[in-house]
Amino acid sequence: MKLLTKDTDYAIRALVVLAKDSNKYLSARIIAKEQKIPYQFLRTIMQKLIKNRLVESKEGASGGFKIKKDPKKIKITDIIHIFQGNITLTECLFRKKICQNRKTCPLRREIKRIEWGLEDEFNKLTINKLLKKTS
Amino acid sequence: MKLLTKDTDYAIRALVVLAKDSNKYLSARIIAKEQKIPYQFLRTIMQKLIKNRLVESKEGASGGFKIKKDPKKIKITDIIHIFQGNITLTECLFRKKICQNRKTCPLRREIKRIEWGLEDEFNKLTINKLLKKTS
DNA sequence: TTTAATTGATGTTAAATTAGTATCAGTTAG
DNA sequence: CTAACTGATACTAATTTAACATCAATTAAA
Ligand code: FES
Ligand code: FES
Repeated sequence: MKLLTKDTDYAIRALVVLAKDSNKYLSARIIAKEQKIPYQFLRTIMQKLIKNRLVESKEGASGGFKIKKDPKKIKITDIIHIFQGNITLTECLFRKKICQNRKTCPLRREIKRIEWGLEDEFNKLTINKLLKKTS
Repeated sequence: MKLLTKDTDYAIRALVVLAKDSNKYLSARIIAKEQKIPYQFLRTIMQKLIKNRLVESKEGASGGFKIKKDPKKIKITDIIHIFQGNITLTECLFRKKICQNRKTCPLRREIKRIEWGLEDEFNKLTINKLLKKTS
């Protein structure tokens, strides 16, 4: 059971690198080299971060990426959502016969509670925290 | 992001069905029909449950499966472990340069804490609890 | 004693997701 | 000009997840 995929992982790393040097543009090539991320893979990841307005970019020579959103406000949850969608355990554990009423299903409550708790943990972890802990 | 795979899901359902009727043998065909689980898929799932001593079986006509381990003691964690392995977030978020010391890495602690918390939640959820909540 | 329903064991295939590559057009600093 | 960049998009490869198939051995019951 793996909770984070490579793209989430790489995105987190890239964001920490950018947050560390937030005043200048860093090229994908530099970030890829520093973090040993496959270059083209990182490119597509960066484009998603652009679309989600976490970073901004400058084209052309000596262009690159710069962090846009405040690292204090970038939660790991945000990144997971971009690359892996929602945190869900499983659609529904039982069929009608066993679990007639989805709305009042107590099991569903348990499941939701676990999901919510996990999301909450990831919410507490921001890029800024990672940055401070690793620098 | 999906935390439970189909086999974990189906195994949980099958175990609840068996726990509900713990005195007789239920065939894979019956369970598959009742829970709308693909028959052959369920067969291989049942074999893993047998190997892990959660259920016992009887061969031949009117044979089938019966729950073996006390449903109070079957944690969702056990089932996840059988079908999905350990709960791990990601190998390691940063390379040497950023995160020199794995043993003392504070980020690693955070990650482990989240993993442990999730595992803890799944530990609290047993087949017996599901059974009581859905019957 | 035959038969139909069952599990045991094992191998194969199909579908979906994850990971990574390739290409080309447009931009810009030097 | 040109080399170093991003934007956009399409593609391929690898891995994991989901499901299917086959056949031997067992057993209750007709
Ligand atoms: S498990 Fe689906 S509604 Fe209860
Ligand atoms: S993130 Fe790997 S040891 Fe810190």
